[in-house]
Amino acid sequence: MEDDIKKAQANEETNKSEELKQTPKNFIFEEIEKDLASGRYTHVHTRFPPEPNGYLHIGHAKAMYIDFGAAEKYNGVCNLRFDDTNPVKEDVEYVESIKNDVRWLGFDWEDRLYFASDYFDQLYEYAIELIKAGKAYVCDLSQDEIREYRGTLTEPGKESPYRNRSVEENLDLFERMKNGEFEEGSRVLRAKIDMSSPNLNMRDPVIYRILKKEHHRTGNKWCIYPMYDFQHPLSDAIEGITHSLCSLEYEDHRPLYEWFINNVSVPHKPRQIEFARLNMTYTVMSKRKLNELVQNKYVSGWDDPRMPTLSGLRRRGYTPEAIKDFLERIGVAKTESTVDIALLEHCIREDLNKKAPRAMAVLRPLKLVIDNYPEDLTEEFDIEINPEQPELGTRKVPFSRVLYIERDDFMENPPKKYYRLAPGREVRLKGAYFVTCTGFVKDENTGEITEVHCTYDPASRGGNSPDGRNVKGTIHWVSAKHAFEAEVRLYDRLFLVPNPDDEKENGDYKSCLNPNSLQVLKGCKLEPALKDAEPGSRYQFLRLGYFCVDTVDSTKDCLVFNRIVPLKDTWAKIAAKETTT
RNA sequence: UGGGAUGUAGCCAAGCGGUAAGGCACCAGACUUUGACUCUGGCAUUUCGUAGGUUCGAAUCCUGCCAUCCCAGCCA
Repeated sequence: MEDDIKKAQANEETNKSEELKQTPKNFIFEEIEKDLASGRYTHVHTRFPPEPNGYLHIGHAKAMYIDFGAAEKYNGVCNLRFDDTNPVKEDVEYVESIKNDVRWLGFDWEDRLYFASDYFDQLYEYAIELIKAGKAYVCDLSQDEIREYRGTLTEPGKESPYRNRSVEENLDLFERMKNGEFEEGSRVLRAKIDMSSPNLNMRDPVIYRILKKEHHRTGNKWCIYPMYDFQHPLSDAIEGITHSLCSLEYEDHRPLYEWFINNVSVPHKPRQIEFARLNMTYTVMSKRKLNELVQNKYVSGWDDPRMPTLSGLRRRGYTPEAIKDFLERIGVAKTESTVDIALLEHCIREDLNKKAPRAMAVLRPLKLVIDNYPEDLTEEFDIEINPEQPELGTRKVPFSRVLYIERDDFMENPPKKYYRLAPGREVRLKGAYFVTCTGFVKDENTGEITEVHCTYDPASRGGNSPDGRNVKGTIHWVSAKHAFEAEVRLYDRLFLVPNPDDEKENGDYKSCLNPNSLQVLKGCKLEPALKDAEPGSRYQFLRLGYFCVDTVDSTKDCLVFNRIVPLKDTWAKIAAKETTT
């Protein structure tokens, strides 16, 4: 017996390690393995380096998945480091939201929370080292002049007249820059590399600028701040990062990254590897555009459930598990790609199908009266909480003479293949009875159907008929006198076109916004069991989709549900086909 | 007319000289007390951007061409 358990455990462990080996390989993991095999590195240490100047989106989640994932796969660790070298854009507010989002996704930086600003003293020393080596100089050219001197894509740049200042003068000037003796923009420190390099990044890049701004962490201690290209490789070196993983646009910066690593006496030499960032259909991912949507109130905020931000997806009801599954599936490569948002939707459906308790909710209510059902009778039916998890058992759902059903579930003149309720048709009320439509009431003025009448078959109690006859349609319902009302927000894709970023094809991305990306439904009728739903909890509303109690606007008295994603709808496809053909 | 990178199905993506994995989407069917889920089958063999070359053999190696993306912030 004990042996069996041990065997099973051993099996489980070998399965786990095999699983680990089998986790999808990508080119980054291959490079890491080569580095480990060659002895270039003996371990793996990565970092996730957001700038605290905005909210994280699902593209950042991909980066985290790669950074933290690589560390985990090779038994290493991953730091969370804020790249906070530009005080004019950054703020503590973002630091907190970012930490929260990283944690929510389940990534753990343990005690390794760092800030590039922690290294300002060391970085300053490194700059002095470069000056002393004759590899950096203070340049008095104006911003415009620097641009002119840089040359163009096809013409080499020319050297700054200040390029050959003496080490002593540079040291003096740089110190005085630090001491605040000069105006913002009047001087910069530049690396002395190669003004004729075909790579613009190597044409004496600026590495320090004067910014007389208070920094959210260092206050007014500094009035010069290092540039990304200088700070990043050196911060990586200071932290002992082995693999500095970043997106493709930094590919051109790699020679510069390596130049700093090789020209400064760093304690360690990290390696930069680039991968393609994530794009998705029917949304935008740039911070600038996302920010514009928020500022101009196209959405309610960074956490609007239509936003691709992590806070938006969280509020919408997405689970970290679904997001990680999505990231696992999209892979890691260097080809610029735009992933179909249908894949993300598939992932959340798959996750929630297993987890979400079922409930009945009628979004657009239509009264259904069972004429042969006793006036005052109330029955309670036991209906499964989740057929995917039978062990969870059932819930009680009250039933009475007057019900609400979905308006879509009745048609006066049904088309072919419609097998819901219609005059003379019989359907099953989920978990209750078979009912046959005997008539309906229509408002002559508006043409609106206000009420449907039917009779029920008492023998079909629970939804089975003893004579073995079957019905094709099963519809959901709620008991009118037991139901309670709630608000339901139907979210759809934010944009009408798959590629709102494509200006050539679609013009300004804002012109592609989907005017129906949010539909607010009030007076929806929900089964009583939902009354106690907690904010953030998720349900499958039978035949409709997955819904999540809103964490911001929902109150005990007026529950608000967000639609996370609708169920797949074969009928909608058939119906659409019928009308177009 | 500079440099860096990338082209495998509608969308991702394996493939690493031995004869095109997988997922999503889509189509057809089975099952179904959710038109969901699940299951079965289909979906690149004048084919791997394209034209040549090397090889017994090429998506994989070589050469040319084409297309797309990134780079001229004192942003990251």
